[in-house]
Amino acid sequence: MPVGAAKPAPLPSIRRLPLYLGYLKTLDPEQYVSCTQISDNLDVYPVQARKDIAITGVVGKPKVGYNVTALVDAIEHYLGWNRQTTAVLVGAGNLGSALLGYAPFNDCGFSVVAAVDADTDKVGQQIHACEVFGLDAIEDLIAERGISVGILTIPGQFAQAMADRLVAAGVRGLWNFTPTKISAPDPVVVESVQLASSLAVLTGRLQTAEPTD
Amino acid sequence: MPVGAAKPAPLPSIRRLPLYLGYLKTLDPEQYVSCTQISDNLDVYPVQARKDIAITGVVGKPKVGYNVTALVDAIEHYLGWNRQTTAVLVGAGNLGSALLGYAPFNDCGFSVVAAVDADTDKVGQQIHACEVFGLDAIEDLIAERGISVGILTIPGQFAQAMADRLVAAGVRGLWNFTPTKISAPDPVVVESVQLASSLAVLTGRLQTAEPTD
DNA sequence: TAGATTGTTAATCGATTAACAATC
DNA sequence: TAGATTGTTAATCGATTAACAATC
Repeated sequence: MPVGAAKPAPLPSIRRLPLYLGYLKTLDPEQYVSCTQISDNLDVYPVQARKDIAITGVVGKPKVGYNVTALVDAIEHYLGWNRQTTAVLVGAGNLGSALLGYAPFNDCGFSVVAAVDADTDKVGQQIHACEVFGLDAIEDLIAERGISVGILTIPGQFAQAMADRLVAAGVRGLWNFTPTKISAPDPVVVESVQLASSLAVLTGRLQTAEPTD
Repeated sequence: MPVGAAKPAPLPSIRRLPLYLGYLKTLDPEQYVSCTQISDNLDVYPVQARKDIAITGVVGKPKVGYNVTALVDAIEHYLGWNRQTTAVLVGAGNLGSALLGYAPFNDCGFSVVAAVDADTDKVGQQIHACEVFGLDAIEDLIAERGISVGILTIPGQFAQAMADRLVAAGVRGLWNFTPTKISAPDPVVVESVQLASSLAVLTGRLQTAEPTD
């Protein structure tokens, strides 16, 4: 490891940052907020909030807390939410179309600037003000619009091949909504949303929380 | 803790079960499969697969492995995916509509039998073969159709109040797609899908994986 | 000053991984 | 029998929680 290379932040901490952000946005930006206060409003211990916040590099004042604006800025800067991240959506089906119109992305600097789909009937259509292109257009779109993220909302069996194609075309990150595990060469970031895993937790617990048995 | 009460299974293990299921479905159901084989095809260590599988109660044969059919059955039984779980969707907006037509639910015994929405224009419509009712109908729908799960795809500020209402009406589980943290009284299961957390991991890592730092 | 809060170091807890005996 | 694999106990690792000194 190169000298001075910081230890990567724990994933659970990164996952909690948007939670803090949501709470902070309800506060007066000129005021100060303490971890005790955060703890009272969210379901975390004060120490945990303090450690999570520390990874953004912001420093607080003992007895006072953190300036709300400074804290919001630090978190957004750490997550890259203060600048635009552009994405291409691959697979404008059911789930894909929903993501095209997903309003909360606006607060994350995340914008889906183009969609592609194998279905030629969809090509040329506008879905939530986003134009749908054919699969052929992928490489040009990524190059010309400087797209850095590919969103995979296609059937699982095509996921890895499409991931490879997107990486070859220059994306630096993949957001995978398919049930398939995706791999990509080293600097490329892969993040997966596994709906089936979430459903498994829900129904699995329902089983054990059963009134009888 | 009551005598004989099993220690609850680790959440990460439960989350991995659908991954195994996906791979097992590609195999000949009459054959045997070993954890080595699973390990070669998925991104897990053999021991981890063995421990995960053990929570379902299935027993394997040394030197041989697990019968594929028996293993599939054990996992599906453990998750409750071999029987129907019925759900009502609250909020037939962008994301909600997508979930109504989400095909993979068919393999999980999960079916959304009704939707409700505050928008009276949507009431009476069919979305992906699912009828949309007014909010007034919630209690009757849950009681008459024996619905056990409520899916929250409404704006975050209404989430907790709606959760309380659904629990009062008799649901035993909540699947929360809002950015808000939901609480519910004890036997009720709450599982949340935090899209913002996933996006935070993606963009956060893109920041640190930056070509220049 | 006294006390609340930050930042950090140590202890605990849970999950992953390793080691190994039992088995077919 | 020999060897691959299961099932289980022990070691490691990382995240959470507790303890406490520093600070305004």
